[in-house]
Amino acid sequence: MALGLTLKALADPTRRDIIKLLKEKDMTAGEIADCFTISKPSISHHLNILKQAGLIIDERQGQNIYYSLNTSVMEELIRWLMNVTRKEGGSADERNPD
Amino acid sequence: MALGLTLKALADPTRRDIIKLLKEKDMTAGEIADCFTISKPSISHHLNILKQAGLIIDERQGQNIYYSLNTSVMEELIRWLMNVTRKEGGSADERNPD
DNA sequence: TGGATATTTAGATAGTTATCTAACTATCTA
DNA sequence: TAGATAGTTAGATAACTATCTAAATATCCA
Repeated sequence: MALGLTLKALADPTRRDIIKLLKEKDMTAGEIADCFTISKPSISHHLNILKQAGLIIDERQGQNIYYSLNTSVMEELIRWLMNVTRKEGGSADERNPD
Repeated sequence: MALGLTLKALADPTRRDIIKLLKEKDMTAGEIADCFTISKPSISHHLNILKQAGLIIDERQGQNIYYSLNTSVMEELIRWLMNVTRKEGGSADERNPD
């Protein structure tokens, strides 16, 4: 999964707020939209970007589409950050995973 | 330090490449620019964004300006990500640091 | 002081993105 | 099947961003 997509997705404050909501519980697109003042289509746009980045998963249940967090992509980002942050001295395997 | 600035700064591939270079060793603006095909002013622009985000530190030494990594901001981002990633069950202190 | 080197700042431009309204698609239910 | 509800897609626009060239600033050295 491309790191750039993940970071771009997380760079927007509305999308980070959506992620914070989904950390608490899965929600439908409409429930998510109700938490914001911007329009439903704008929220749909943000959900799509989060989905493309692999940060969330969607699943239709009847009329509703439920969104939930997919933390594995964030874990990947954490690994990248830890690698950049880490001081010298690791094994060859630990270096340059990117 | 604002999470948004950090994430926006990291969302650009050129800036991530600069960070990877600086992980290896401190470099001058010119040395950094020599590693890319884009113009020096563009690199200067990227360095400024990284600096504003607190991801790098600059220090003039004579004619040169040396840039170095500041990992503390990245550690802050790691903490945010780990919090979002973490499943329920932590102490009240661990929840919602944002 | 004047020229050379290193870097940034200014101003312009092309491409990207967040937002909106209007229209469309999908699903349920009576 | 028709109407209602949930959500997305289309198209337009304003704001933002990455890039460039040209000009300005800062420092060193002869």
